[in-house]
Amino acid sequence: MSNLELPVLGQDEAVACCSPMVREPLGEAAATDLARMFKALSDPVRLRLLSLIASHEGGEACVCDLTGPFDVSQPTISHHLKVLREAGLVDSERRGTWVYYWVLPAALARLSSLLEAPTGAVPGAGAAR
Amino acid sequence: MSNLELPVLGQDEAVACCSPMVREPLGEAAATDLARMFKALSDPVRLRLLSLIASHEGGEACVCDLTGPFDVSQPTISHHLKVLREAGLVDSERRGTWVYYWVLPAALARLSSLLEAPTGAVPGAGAAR
DNA sequence: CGGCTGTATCGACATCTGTCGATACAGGAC
DNA sequence: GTCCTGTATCGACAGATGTCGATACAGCCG
Repeated sequence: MSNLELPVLGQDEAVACCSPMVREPLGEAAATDLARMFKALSDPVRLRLLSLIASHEGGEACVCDLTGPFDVSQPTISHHLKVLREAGLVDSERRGTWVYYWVLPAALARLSSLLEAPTGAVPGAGAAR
Repeated sequence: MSNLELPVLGQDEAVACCSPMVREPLGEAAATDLARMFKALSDPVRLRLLSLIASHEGGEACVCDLTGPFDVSQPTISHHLKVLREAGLVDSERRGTWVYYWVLPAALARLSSLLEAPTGAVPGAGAAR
């Protein structure tokens, strides 16, 4: 599975935090790890769940606040929340009857900085070709 | 492609460019549109392809530069490139024998800013509860 | 205690996704 | 023109994913 030599990029740092993927090629391990997070974001319901949680009063939301706005069943919401949690994007805690979820900002920040485009170096649009 | 018609949902601007999803809930249409982009990023091969293209000399890469580093077949690479293109993350052009791909920085920037976390407002750990 | 409500898990199902080999298409070389 | 190389499309397949209803678990209330 390991391809040829990729001297660049020890995947550790790319995984770690902040080198944009537009600067140097992602390694296999880093790509696998990041793909798992992006996959968690690749569903409209999960995207809206995450947004609802993050923008909720106090930065956290009870599951009871999350089932209302969607057309899908309660087990489906629960499943999506589990996917988000296992991707490391949110965490949760039971408090008495209710379970609360909140976003882990570091995870979002990691993905955000990874996607940062080089401000000036526009390729196809500009000089290229 | 751009966005489809927005039936309901308040935030056209969320689709447009830059309001982080942690500030206000995403609408259905915005979430569907964004999920399509994140889905394109949810595969390790595509993530590495995108990274390879973006970090390549001149900001663009020939397909012939992209088939080498992977263990998958050429049709599979072609398929992944198509997915990235249809998600609006890259564009391509044929120049004689070869086909070149480059990243569309605006698309990455849109996703990046969407994921930006509010730097200070940490939820579960802080004042909540 | 028993009953009630909120949440998670289970099992099943249809659909989507990644992959391949075979093949078609585009363009340069001869 | 014919051949060759680079890329895309096609058809098929196994496995993953989103969804549901049924059910189990957790904790409050009376």
